[in-house]
Amino acid sequence: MLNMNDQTVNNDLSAPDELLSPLLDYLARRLRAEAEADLHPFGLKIRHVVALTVLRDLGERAQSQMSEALGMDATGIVALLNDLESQNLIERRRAVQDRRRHNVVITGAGCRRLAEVEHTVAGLERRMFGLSGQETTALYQLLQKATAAAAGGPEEPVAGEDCAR
Amino acid sequence: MLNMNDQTVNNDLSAPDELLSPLLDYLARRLRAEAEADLHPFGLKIRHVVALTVLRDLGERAQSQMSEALGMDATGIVALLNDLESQNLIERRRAVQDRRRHNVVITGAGCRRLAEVEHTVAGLERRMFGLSGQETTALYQLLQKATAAAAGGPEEPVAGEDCAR
DNA sequence: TATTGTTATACTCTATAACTATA
DNA sequence: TATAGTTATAGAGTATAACAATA
Repeated sequence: MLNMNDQTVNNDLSAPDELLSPLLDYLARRLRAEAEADLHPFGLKIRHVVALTVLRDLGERAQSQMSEALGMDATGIVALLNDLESQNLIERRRAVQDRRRHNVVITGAGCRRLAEVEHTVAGLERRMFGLSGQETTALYQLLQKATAAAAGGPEEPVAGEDCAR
Repeated sequence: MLNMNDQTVNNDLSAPDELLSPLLDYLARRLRAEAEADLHPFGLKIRHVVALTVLRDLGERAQSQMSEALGMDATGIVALLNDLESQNLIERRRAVQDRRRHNVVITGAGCRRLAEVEHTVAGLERRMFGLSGQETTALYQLLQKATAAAAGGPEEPVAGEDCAR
């Protein structure tokens, strides 16, 4: 039972010198600062991009579900969605099954804006991180696995008016 | 000339679907929130860990250099170092060559505290990200390469009273 | 005059608590 | 009574501007 999972065992006696957190914290901070200039013409910030990405990839979601998916407090979601809705990038719809709920969907304009922004951000990442295509792919896959684990398992996408891609 | 660097060429016509920024933003936000509880007994936050790590790995640094290395405004460094100095984890020393400058070094107590914290953070990362040892190593190396590039080339370490490791 | 570090201040991001409406 | 969303408010985190000491 003890050695079931040998692959994941770290040696706890020596100081771990492969700590991800400092690097993640640094990169995210730098990213937010750098992206601000690039994203300003779009009237968006990184976390708006995160929210739009979730809505495109996962489909229609209640605000409470978005709060969970984004790892943000529900109250922060309100302001975030207000920003996006004022630009018609998302829509809030009263759920008929439960009229307390607002279901949130990305609009066609939101899909288009997101695609534009993604090109901008991809360019920024290339400039900033200087990774090859292979390295970027490898890093993406590892980060996505970590994200899925941190979010407590993968979310299943829901059919919606998908962005034509 | 156009295809010199084929490995790094992305197809700019299709929407890039391997964007790192949303994942980095999400993971860093979750990390800060989760680490708060674990690090509270140490009186530290993630960015303190980042600062201590830089001081241990890079050695003595002026505050202006720390500002650059951490990607933070110089004014933020002051408060950050005040926190650490009040716990005797770092020291500020007037530089004799240029008495305007404060050189910052990590203390023995800082080294010990950092080692303890690193174990705590490593445990948090294992719980949260659920990656194997190999994946963690791979992710670490990619993040470090990206960090070095974002910081504008690797910094050369400076000899100092190194933490006995 | 320019630079290092500091203080005071404001702005942004996120979290806590109280309120509305539905269930 | 409990839940989804909202508002108001406070608390971190970070940046901007003005100041002191030194170059």
